[in-house]
Amino acid sequence: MADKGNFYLTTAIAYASAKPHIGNTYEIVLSDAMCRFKRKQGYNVFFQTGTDEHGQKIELAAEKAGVTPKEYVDRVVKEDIKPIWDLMNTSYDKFIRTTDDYHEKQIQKIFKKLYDQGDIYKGAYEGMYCTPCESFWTESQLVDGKCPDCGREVHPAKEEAYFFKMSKYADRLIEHINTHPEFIQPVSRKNEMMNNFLLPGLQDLCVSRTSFDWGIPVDFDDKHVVYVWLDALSNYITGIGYDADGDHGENYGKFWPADIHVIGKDIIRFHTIYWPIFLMALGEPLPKQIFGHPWLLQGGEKMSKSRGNVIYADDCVSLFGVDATRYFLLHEMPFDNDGIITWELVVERYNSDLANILGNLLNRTISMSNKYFGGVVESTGVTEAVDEDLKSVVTGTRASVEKKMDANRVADAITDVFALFRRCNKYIDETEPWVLAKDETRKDRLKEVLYNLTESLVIGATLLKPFLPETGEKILSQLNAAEREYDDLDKFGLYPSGDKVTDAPEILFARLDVNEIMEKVEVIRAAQKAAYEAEQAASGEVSANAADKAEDQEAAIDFELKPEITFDDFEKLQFRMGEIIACEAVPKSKKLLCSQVKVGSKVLQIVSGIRKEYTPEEMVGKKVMVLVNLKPATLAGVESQGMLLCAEDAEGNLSLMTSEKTMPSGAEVC
RNA sequence: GGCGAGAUAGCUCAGCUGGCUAGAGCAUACGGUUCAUACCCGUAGUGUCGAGGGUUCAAGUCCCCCUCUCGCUACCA
Repeated sequence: MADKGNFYLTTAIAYASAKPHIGNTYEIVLSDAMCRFKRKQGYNVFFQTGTDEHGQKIELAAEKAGVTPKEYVDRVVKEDIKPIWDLMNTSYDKFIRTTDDYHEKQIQKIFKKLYDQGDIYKGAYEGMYCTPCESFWTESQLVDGKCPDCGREVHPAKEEAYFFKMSKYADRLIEHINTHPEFIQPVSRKNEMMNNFLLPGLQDLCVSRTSFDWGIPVDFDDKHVVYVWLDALSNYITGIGYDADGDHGENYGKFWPADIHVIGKDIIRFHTIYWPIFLMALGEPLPKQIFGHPWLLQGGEKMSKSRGNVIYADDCVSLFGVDATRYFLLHEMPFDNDGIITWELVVERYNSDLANILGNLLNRTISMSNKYFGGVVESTGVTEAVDEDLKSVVTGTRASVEKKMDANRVADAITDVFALFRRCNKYIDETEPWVLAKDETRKDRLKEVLYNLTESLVIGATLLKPFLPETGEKILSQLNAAEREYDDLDKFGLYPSGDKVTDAPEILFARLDVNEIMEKVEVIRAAQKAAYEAEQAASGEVSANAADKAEDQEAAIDFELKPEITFDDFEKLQFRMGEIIACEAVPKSKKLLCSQVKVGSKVLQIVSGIRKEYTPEEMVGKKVMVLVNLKPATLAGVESQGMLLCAEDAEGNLSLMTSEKTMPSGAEVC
């Protein structure tokens, strides 16, 4: 087999704060199929995955759990992440953790190097910090004096921070993207990056933090820790032996630049803008391709632990097995749109594709060989015209699969493999072996038919292996055949004539009953819900009516005090209870609702950005807390004469403030 | 509001640079078959190819406009 050269693939590193659900698991399985296929083709593959383990969220979660951050991430990696990756039978070569010492050391050196060459500079801030976003902003970045990311208040923070001069490299990056159309995949994402970030002008990026400790310290200024993206993205080079002084490990020379970074579509921006610019600054070549895959969504409703409907890979595996789970993930995910997963859908795919088309095909083929010839498979050369089409489909599958894989269309590739199996089923129908069996003079023809089927299955199983490793192996084993070399997959007739298939064929995938599965699912859901409630109770945060939202607040929200105000200052603010008597959506906006609020005898028109949480119908009748003496402003062309007060969590979810006991409209809030 | 993508059979979608009676999978109905995990194979379908204009000998495929959906982004007192 010809050596086709080196191939380096990375997944995004998983944030080590919780157990990954099935959607997170998709990425590693997708990457695994790609890598296994490349290896089969003859590439020298290096497949890297790992975990991102720093940051304030983990620091807080660890505190809540009463352990150190390192103990916390050690546990998550050991108990929640690696077991899932291994359970899914993924063949990664390297699992990097951002707490690994070589990584931390290199991050410090990288930071220093970029600082020394002037790409990173120290800035000081006296008022532009957004706590929820953990972000500093320059004056020019603020929108109406608020955080451009979340729209919330920024406030004075007398902290210094380091910044990266993004703008210095922007032109080079634009040039690179324009001259390398394959760089950002799918291409629809390219325009979004260009139009929204690159062409309007890149802002400098803050690359250090002083507000928390759980990170890699800046070694020449230890108040600071390196901010997440410089730390996390660099794993792609530190994991293969990059050294900021140029004393690289062997793998670095072999595998960098990476052939592909497989990531979720939500972090495309960081991988196609910041990461390439960091690399330019380091003087290293850019990765060849960034592939932002879509999401796998739970059908209909949002995944929520409190509802017990989060689908985890291990539950899926316990119900269907590893390969069935892999099959579903790989097959059901389109190239450019989000995919949907429901238990019913998984069962349907399982029965129709795995049990019926594939499993039954193998079983009927082996059964016939046993029944008619004691398991011996022989080629007799008694061919007929129908054989030609079978052979051309079977020997042509490698090329079509390769073409799909080259375009990262894994779902289409696996569909092509199944087209081969479908063709085999059709061939059985065309040749009617059971009819041949009744005619003693046609025994040789029957042998040839079964030989053709067996040979087709060997080729099919070999092509299936990168996607479903165990199943491919099982098929080959039942056929008593060796895995076919990649270069031979377009040749027909290599199965040694006279070899014997197993006399005890095993069912690959037993058909499932939807109702039985759904009963088991109910048990899983109940357990998940119970575990969730127990966890909530244990952490003393149980809140019966807020169960749905509570999980989003995994930790209490940290904040910093604003400058002290006097009672006189407070007196200036006039809060009252108001009753919403009418409400409608603001036409020109996606997030705004316009409410008529009765406060005493007055009616104020107030515009609020809470359409995500409340429908106009829900709003009517609510008695809420209103700031009534705010200077009127026009929003999206509609005048707003006050402000409805809400509580807001770290994700920006809002909840209106209401009074604990019923109070009349106009009641003072003081 | 800005930029972009899309609207095709009940469902999920394919249809490249315009060309014969518009396709695949699943689901449905009917038929065939019995080697096999009641499987597999075949046939049938309905589709105003989102609405309306236009270019052309010819448009799902190009142009204009409208409606709706989605993504990114901005605004969100």
